[in-house]
Amino acid sequence: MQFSTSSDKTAFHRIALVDCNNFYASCERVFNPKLQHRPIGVLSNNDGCIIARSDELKAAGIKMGAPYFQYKEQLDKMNAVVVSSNYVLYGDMSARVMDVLSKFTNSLEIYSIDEAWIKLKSCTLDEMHEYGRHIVAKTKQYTGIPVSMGIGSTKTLAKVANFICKKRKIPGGVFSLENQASDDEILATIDVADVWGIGRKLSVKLKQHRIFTALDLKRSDPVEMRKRYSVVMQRLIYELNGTPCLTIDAIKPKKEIISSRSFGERVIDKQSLLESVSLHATRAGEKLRNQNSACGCIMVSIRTSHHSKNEQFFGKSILVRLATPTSDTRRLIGAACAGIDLIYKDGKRYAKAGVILMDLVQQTDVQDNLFSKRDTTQSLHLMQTIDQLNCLHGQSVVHFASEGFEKKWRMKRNNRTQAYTTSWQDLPIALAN
DNA sequence: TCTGGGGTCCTAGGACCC
DNA sequence: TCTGGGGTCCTAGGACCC
Repeated sequence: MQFSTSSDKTAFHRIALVDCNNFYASCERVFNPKLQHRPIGVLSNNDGCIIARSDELKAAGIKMGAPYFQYKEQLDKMNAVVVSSNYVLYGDMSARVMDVLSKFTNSLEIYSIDEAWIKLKSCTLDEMHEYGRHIVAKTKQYTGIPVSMGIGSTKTLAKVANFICKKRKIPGGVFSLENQASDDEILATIDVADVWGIGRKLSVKLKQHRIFTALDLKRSDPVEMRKRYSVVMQRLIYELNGTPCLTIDAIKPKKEIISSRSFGERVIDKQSLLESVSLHATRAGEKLRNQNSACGCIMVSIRTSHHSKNEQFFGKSILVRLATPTSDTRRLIGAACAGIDLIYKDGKRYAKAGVILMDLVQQTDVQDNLFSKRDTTQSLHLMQTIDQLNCLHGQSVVHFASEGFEKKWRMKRNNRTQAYTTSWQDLPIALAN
């Protein structure tokens, strides 16, 4: 149901942002209908923060990222269901949503786990809206996930339209910004802090300069604003005025790969840090090979808690360069542990450790140099075999001893729901009467 | 007592080169 | 006494996003 061809002179293009409504909470509801009309909160790793909220929690004023312990009582009173995050489930549901969307467009950019940009082409506005509503309805029908669509001539305007769509609960789940005069009326109602790209710091500064709404920002002088802020701000202003600066891109390989976690309990000993960064190096290595890259250096970091009142914050990171770019987990672990040796300080209560793989290049582009050889064919095959085994039989069927066995530092997830879509043991059971 | 993880882009400043 | 200008690369850190 594509409405026109590129040769059609009357066709016009728009960018649509499809965004899943309360995505994590919606995933939980798909497989547990009892949650349909109950408030839901989803917690971050270690059950620390509230990172997804159903409408009821949003209405109650519970902010994204709020510490759980501060709201526990209030949530209990609301009879809310609070679950640990279940990324295996959310990742799989996301893939299903993206798969449905890809059937409706040739141009899809997956922006995050719950959002995608698509290019729409049509003759009339009405047709475009009808097509949008069709996509929204089919996505809900095929996946169970409710989505909203915002349409505009730039990514930023599509974001604004999506914001309005959700805020006003537009029937059919589609809203677009098209007509100049009415666009401005809408932009005048939007706090500049709610514009995509304007965060906490920038919104404070903008308001000091008497820019309060999206419309104020749209009408500001882009050249002047570039001088005062940055090129990012200038682009944002052009985008609000309908001049596209950001394009829809197909999947690009990541430029950095991060793996890091807070510990379930504080860690003091070096051995535990070595084990945890070994595990992070392993996870990052899997992602690295998945995009056929190799990494030139690895940053290892450790830190104590920011929130502890009695102890001074301590954080340290170090960049470890590899002699040649590698995707071999053994070399990554070696480098990560060497980093820990250099930055570990005795007597600290560590709260978090992690690695970042940087200077990523295509594995096929790696060359030997005078002092070191690139990964051997043997190494590449070994890693491939490990990845295949873990993919077939579950993560960590084959793992490295340096990750440790006891893993006291492992994170807490006390209320995790089942992996309904990815584990035979967790398949939902339907009872017939 | 308890406060997430993964990612991108930009800027400023220093070192260095010609 | 007078002491250039343009460019690149790297690093650290800030700000933002979801």
